[in-house]
Amino acid sequence: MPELPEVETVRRGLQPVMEGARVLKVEARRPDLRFPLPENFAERLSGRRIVSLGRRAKYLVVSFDCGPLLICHLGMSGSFRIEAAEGTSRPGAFYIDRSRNLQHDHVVFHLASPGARGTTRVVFNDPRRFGFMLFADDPDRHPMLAGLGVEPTGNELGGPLLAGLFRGRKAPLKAALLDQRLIAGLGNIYASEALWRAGLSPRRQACTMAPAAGRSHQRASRLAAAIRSVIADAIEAGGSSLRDHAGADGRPGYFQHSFSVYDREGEACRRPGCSGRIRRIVQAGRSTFYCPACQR
DNA sequence: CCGATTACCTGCACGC
DNA sequence: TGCGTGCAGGTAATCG
Repeated sequence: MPELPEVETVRRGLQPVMEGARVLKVEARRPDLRFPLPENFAERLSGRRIVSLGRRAKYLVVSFDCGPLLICHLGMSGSFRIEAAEGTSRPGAFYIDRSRNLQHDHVVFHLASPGARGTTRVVFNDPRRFGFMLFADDPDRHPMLAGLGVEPTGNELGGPLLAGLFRGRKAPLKAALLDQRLIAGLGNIYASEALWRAGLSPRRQACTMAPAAGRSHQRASRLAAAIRSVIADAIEAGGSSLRDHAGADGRPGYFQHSFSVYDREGEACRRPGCSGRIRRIVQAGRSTFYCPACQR
């Protein structure tokens, strides 16, 4: 579920109840997620005021009026939902139904949110427990964040930069796109989608994005543009909803309806004029979907 | 350093 | 209905 667009959708949904809120209490209902929660996790958060809710790659970054930042990762199955204070009209559940299964509610933040009477609860639910939370004084120097590559949002990622990142890389393009040290935030779905948009085979070596001597960065530019556009479109649509992902208003994201290749094995390629069928292969242990006819 | 594989954990879809 | 199998959007550790 959560690649960069889904994490950004979650961030936007949580922002109105979290920014400016006072942390009244935190419940850690188990001592560990993927990693042990930090020492005295709940106590260290209580009483602090949340200043901002940001995002870096697939990480949520919570900053406070004092003390270290809180870094949250949703893993594969993590979700947040908001339980509104009585008598207020807060956004509904972030993730529908399944995260209502209280069994996997691992961390509960009790907040005094701006403009809300009573307590607003922000609940982290994660059945597979691949998610994690940690503290960082300086995120740029934290080992988990320091090595992250360029954000695919904004205008930074262009052809020359991408070609430089992929120079000398013999790994297949798909694997290179998943490497968070190069480009940070792409996951298995959007890597396949971006390659389809660019008309490039996931099996091609990443270093072939470099232009021949004296030539333009046409190929790399096309891939960079495809990455930026697929991420932007997915954020715009409120993320995808392969399982039960939902946006800030509690309704599912709709980008799944726009998948061109992901989870479409055997179906017709959607590129106008292409008569190929979508194929599924396994690269680095993970599914890749592509059209062998129009992706070279 | 690079690239590939495995582990982590639960839930679900599928075939028998 | 139940059981075994494989697969799932994540990262990190390990091994050539």
